[in-house]
Amino acid sequence: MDSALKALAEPRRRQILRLVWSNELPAAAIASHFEDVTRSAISQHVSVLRDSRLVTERRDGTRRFYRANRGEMAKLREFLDQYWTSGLERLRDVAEAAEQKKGA
Amino acid sequence: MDSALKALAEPRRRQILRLVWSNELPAAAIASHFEDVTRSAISQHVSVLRDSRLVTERRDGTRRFYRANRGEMAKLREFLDQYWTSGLERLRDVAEAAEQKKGA
DNA sequence: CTCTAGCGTTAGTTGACACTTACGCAAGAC
DNA sequence: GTCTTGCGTAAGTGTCAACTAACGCTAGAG
Repeated sequence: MDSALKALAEPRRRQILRLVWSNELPAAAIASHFEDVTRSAISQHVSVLRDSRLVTERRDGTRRFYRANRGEMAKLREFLDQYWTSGLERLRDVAEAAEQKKGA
Repeated sequence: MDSALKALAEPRRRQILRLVWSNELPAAAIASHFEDVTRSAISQHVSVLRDSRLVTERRDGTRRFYRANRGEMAKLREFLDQYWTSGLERLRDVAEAAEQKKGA
């Protein structure tokens, strides 16, 4: 889950994710969309996205097709939404302890 | 907006954000919550969060209080939600062009 | 078999970044 | 004024990650 957030922090990876959001695309089609960067770099970005389960891969001969994993994206949103709203009581204790340490 | 996502990619900054999510906290209280790291490091993390507008600062004498900027977090969620679902028709054209290039 | 297309992968470089140590600076106590 | 508290900031270090260039590998055509 942590790796997914890190993967999204890179603008190019977000762009790749957009490209394969609604359409399955072969690697060459993804790479050809970026002119200022090597095919190798894109391949590595795709690998990062795949390792963090944000895209899925399908092979057909030597060709590899990629597609966004929307389910994983949904999970990520849920994680972010709940991350802040859970366990806040415990954290408030920490805050109060810090205040009391100042008083003592 | 890009900087906010990058700021969130760091686990410690997410933890800091949680600490000040529901309570305003002075810098020392935030730093004291992390034992394996220097106060200076935390201060730098807070600066990153502040630059990306994820936390707000309030000064009182020499003390500085921080609080999560929930509005900015909401913006970030909207951005992520809409990022993938907008402009997809244009991107589908790219996909079809790639397919046709293969056929031709 | 050879040759090409369509990819991933490795080696090596460069820049970003999280961190520590040391310093600076403002506000209040005395 | 000096001293202390509560901070940020500058300089330097180690590590990670994005990139290019070169290589390797598999599936199919001929």
